[in-house]
Amino acid sequence: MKKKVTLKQIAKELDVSIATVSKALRNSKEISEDTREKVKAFAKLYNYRPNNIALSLKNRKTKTIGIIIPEIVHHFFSKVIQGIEEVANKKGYNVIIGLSNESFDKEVINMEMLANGSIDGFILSMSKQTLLKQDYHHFNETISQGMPIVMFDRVVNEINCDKVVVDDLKGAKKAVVKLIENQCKNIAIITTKDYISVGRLRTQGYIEALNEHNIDTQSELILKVDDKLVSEDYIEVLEQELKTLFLENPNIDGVFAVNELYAITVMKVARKLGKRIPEDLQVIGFTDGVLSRHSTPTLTTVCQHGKKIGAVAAELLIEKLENESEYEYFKSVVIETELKERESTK
Amino acid sequence: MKKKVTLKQIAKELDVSIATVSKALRNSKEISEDTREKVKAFAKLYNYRPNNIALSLKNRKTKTIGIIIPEIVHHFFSKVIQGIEEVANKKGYNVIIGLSNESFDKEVINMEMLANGSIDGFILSMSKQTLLKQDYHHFNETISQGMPIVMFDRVVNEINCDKVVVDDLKGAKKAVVKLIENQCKNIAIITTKDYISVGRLRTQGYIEALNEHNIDTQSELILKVDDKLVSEDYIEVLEQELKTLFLENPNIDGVFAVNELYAITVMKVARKLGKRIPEDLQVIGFTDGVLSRHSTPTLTTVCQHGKKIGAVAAELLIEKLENESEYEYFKSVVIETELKERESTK
DNA sequence: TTGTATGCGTTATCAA
DNA sequence: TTGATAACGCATACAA
Repeated sequence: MKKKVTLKQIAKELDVSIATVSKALRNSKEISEDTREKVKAFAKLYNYRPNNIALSLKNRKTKTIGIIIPEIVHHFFSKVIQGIEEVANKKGYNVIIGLSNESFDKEVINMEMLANGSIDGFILSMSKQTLLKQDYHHFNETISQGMPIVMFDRVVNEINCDKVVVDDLKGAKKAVVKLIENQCKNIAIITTKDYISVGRLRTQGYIEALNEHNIDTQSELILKVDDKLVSEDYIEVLEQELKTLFLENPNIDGVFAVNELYAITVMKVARKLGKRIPEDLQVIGFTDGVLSRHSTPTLTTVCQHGKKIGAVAAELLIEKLENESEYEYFKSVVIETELKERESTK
Repeated sequence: MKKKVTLKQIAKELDVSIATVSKALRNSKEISEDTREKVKAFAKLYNYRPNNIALSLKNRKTKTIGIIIPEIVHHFFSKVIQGIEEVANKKGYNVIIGLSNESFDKEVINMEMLANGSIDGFILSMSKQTLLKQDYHHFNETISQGMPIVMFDRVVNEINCDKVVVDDLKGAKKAVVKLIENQCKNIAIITTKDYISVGRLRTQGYIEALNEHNIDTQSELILKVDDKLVSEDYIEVLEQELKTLFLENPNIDGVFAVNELYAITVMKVARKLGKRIPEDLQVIGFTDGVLSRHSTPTLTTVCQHGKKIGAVAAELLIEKLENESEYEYFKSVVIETELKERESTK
């Protein structure tokens, strides 16, 4: 077992000083051609690589980005990570990941763990619990310690940092307008309870779309699902609610669902009730996951471009890290959605 | 902006030495009750936290695990990460992630980046390209430098390290036996080309299951898909191949697919050809992803327990890290699969 | 051209 | 009970 070699060892072997070795390896003109070659040959032979930790301590930079997300087994978030990682790696950064599991406490703990020198900055999306609690002290403290944060998707005005968001409102509107144009007369929305900002925005987009087309909103067509439930029978509860919705409102001919799973479930329930898709019922979901592309029928969705979101977030963060500007300013970048038409709409 | 406070600053403020502060904060009996309280109060006020990087340099331990996987937008891998993260976090470790994108070069670069002090050990699954090239020097070098590796899923005998694998062969066998018991007479398999070990093992399981039930294998029922294709029309090519398979072998009444996507596609193509599932055709897939649970009909699968794999891998690695034993020994843990019956089988 | 000394933040050893 | 010093691995200002 040959342990990693250090400058010190090389210096000792070659009977020169550590400084000489260090300079030689960095091609300093100070060092004679001769020793430079000698040192480099030796270093190569022993496969010398500078120790990242020592460099981090010296430079007070870790070249590492901390990512905190609610969960990783989720198509959108893994897409975002992919985007972050690609940009980060290209610029010589690593990514370290912490999962909050939608829990406030775990979010705080994870951030504290990483903020103590392990990383240069954060890219994160808040947990549901944090959103509910509206306690943002950990973000603000981190920022006030001089560590930049870029938030994405689930963001909140109270925090002064760069943000990358989806135009949830506009995206939802696009979807509902599409349904209207496709002659849907009674369009329902399946959404979440209001405390998640994206759910609220998407619902608002739905309402605005209807209003602008002089269609009255009917409260009975707005189904708010309680997604705090994460139990096994979560889906079954949803199915039951949807069944009731369709039975009580048989005239529904269009559904906009704020996420993929809701949309898929809508299709499943509707088909069980004998509705044909898209002939009797057209469905559009929000999110661009795997289910949409492989369901039967395939699902028309409002695509979020998670990878792009991650890439932009990484660029914003790295820019901030590498160009410490005098005065503070924060960007909010909106990533446009795209309506991806598939078989569930006409 | 209040920067992070260090021992030095606290020492200066309180007019004591750094050593005293350090000891006081660690509750050393050496320090008088009095100063101890004073220091701790001050530290609390200024929210002192030891700098991880400095600790890492001193202890020569980063308390960080490096994960290298082929891709992250993949249900199985994100499940594994979830499992790793949970165990790691519980034991005070962070995880840092590198993606190989199935590329040998990126795998090597990523490993080198992390191996220079950033982490204590690796948990990884090899890229397809590495498997193809059969070049394992980067793993062996890492190991010979004293950095432990735990490999999972895609493993190879040539490397001396702990391994966590799925019993691919047995799992495949279970699936095929199920089909046989369900009265399938002509069972096809949709698999990958041989260079991916899991594909080979699963195919072998299929063959053994048939043999043990005195059923002759028919080479025309073994479809080997070239999954090096990652282009857009990948699925379309597959659909075409499957269509041909079914048309040329109309008697096929059971299909075992080595992954979820193949299985879903089989169902789609079969239904287009007028076959009813599970009446005319029964389908079983390998992998426990989201598609299986939400497809119509839902798909019976051989469940891999990705999270468990990750958890076990993390435990093995941490055990190795914390109990440096004199002599080397390597464990290979097999995680049992489970046949999850859903609607695609009788 | 080479080497010495210092510092990054921490802990540990030993001396006071 | 407290403090000075060295060490972890590296880079660099400055001295030789």
